[in-house]
Amino acid sequence: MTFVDQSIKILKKNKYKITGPRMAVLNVLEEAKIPLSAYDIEEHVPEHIPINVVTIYRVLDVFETLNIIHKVHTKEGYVRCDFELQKGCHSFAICNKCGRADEFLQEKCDLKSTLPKKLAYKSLSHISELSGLCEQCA
Amino acid sequence: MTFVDQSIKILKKNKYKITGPRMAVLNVLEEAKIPLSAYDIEEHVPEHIPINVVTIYRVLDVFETLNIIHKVHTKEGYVRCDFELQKGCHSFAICNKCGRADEFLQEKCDLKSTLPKKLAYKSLSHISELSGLCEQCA
DNA sequence: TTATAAATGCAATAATATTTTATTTGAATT
DNA sequence: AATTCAAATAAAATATTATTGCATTTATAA
Ligand SMILES: [Mn+2]
Ligand SMILES: [Mn+2]
Ligand SMILES: [Zn+2]
Ligand SMILES: [Zn+2]
Repeated sequence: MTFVDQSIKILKKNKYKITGPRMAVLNVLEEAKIPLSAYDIEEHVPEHIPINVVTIYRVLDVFETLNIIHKVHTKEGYVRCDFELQKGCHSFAICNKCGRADEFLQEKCDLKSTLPKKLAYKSLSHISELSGLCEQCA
Repeated sequence: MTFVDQSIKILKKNKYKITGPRMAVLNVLEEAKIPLSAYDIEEHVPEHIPINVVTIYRVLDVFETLNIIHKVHTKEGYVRCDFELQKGCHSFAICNKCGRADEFLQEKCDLKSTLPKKLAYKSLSHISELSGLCEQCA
């Protein structure tokens, strides 16, 4: 099942409408090789589909909430989620040279289990992003 | 040894000059309870010490390189480092309500050791930030 | 004290993100 | 097929964060 089809399924399940802007953003992110900003996405949407950047931000918000996409904070950009399951912690390895962001799962993640208790923090979410050089760029 | 004194020592050891703007930023961050943006810092500097925000960005760059401060990506703000040693991984727990960012050390951190190898990534640095509610706000 | 690399100031601009209000539309219901 | 309305979008303004290039100043060492 493609990323777009999977995303449509999740949107419907959660009572979100399938709209032009949402489809446009999904199609752009399906193909993207590196994290894209809202403005990058605006540029990648076909010209015959006009789309407002504020709308893109709102679409991205919904997609993030549904874990269809993730924000890569190190790059201020957005990427599709490469994993269907919500098991484990979705983390990123980012190449400083070519810009790619590879998602990987952390099965046992300190941040989710032991650490919040030690810190007396009620954990809601967290981000783990590693920067370095990918195999091709190393 | 205070944060400011420690920072001066590190600056000198690395052949950076001790300047007005650098001292001003150090003094602001020494007192700050939550992550501050460059513009926040500008506002906190005493009025009789004029300081350009571009300079603040440049000062912050140097401080980050020297690990005197860290950027909290979840908040787009900067905080002083609370640990002297560069041992372990410096991570943050951030309160969504009051905004405080508590630094903690991860002694054995998956991101630094095993995972980059599995991913064929040459790891240079990484960020770990947990969001939630602190003890007071929970 | 003087020389000089380092640091800063200034002006312009870029990049990312949010708020508010008015209007449009997807899709469920009739 | 038409109706209905919450949900979604557009538009305009504004806010926030960050960078670049070039002229000038300054902290420190010699
Ligand atoms: Mn994911
Ligand atoms: Mn630290
Ligand atoms: Zn690469
Ligand atoms: Zn709190």
